[in-house]
Amino acid sequence: MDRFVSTFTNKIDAKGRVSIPAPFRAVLERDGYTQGLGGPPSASTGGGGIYCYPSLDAAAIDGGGERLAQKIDGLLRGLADYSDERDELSVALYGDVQILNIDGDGRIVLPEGLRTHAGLTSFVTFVGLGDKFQMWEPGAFETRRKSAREKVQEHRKLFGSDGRSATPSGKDRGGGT
Amino acid sequence: MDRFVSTFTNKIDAKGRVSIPAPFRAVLERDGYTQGLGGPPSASTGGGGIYCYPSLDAAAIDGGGERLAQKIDGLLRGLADYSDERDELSVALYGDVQILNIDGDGRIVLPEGLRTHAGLTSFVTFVGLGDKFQMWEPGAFETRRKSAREKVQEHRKLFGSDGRSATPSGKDRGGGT
DNA sequence: CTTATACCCATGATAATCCATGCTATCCCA
DNA sequence: TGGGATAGCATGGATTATCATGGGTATAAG
Repeated sequence: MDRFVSTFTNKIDAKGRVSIPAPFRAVLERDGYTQGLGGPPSASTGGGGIYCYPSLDAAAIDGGGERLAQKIDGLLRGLADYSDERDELSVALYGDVQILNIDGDGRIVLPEGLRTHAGLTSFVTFVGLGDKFQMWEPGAFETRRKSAREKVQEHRKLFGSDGRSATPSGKDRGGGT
Repeated sequence: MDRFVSTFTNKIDAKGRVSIPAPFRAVLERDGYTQGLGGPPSASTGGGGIYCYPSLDAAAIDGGGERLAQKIDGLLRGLADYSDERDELSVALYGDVQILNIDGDGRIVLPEGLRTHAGLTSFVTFVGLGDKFQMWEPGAFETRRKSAREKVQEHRKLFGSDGRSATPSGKDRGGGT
């Protein structure tokens, strides 16, 4: 397993620290993360921290490891032709990127700027999105999750891969922790 | 035999554990599952657990192995990287997924969120659906099964009855509800 | 000198691992 | 063919390891 999956909600302590969910840390380590975590000091791959930046379209923080960084690079390369847009994106992405390192106990400290962008106060919900993960204010995320589920219902017909339609039910509760 | 078939009902113990029907476990192992179960540690395919998420249109839990995970990947492939749309769909597809690992005795622990979505209390009915399987509250599944049978009856009338029995061949252990 | 940041250790809660038991269906041998 | 042995499976309980969280201390920065 090498992708970020599932959701977890952790607490921000008095010093602004938050534990990164252990499964996410495992993914980051496979992605080349070495600093902190008591791991071997062979920081050969240059995995020197996790990349975080304010989400462009949502009140959340995007985070990820080396793979995420390379994807951003690739995305900007693809926009080489439209240099205006590229510059803007560069600023929007790189300009606000923060490299956070994980301490020996698997925690990070969220800088003020990121925290206000996501409206974080005392709890953070980590949401796995495959290549990256997002950090949400728990209440805001619950709203987002609901709309996401509705979106999927719509697209489900288009995807059409899961042809089974079982008993409709009014129940709808998330599976996150 | 490499698909999930038949139905089984098992008990949830005081700690929220439930045995996965042995035939399903066999399917999962062929699907690349390696963790737990004392299986060979050759986690080459990355089979790190079974993937579970709240069923989109039913009060049930969907579950499966690597094949199911790749199916989810397939849904997202084709959507532009870092588009808002992709993020939103990812929330529902990845964010709601829970990776449960099977212990040495073939059991999983159902997290609170999933359990409430399916209305599970003390028993779970495992229903094979080919590529994946579903986990139902036994009573709810019985209702659904009945309606499915009626549908089949109608179809048989339309098609003109042939000799084949269309009723699901299910075993049922333990008392329902 | 003061403040903020990184590092270290302690602790309670939770989840994973291990061991034991009873049941059922199967196989083997008389 | 029948009866006893046997292996597989679901279940219960106990023990051990992981993880999230809190606080203290050293180190660096301003």
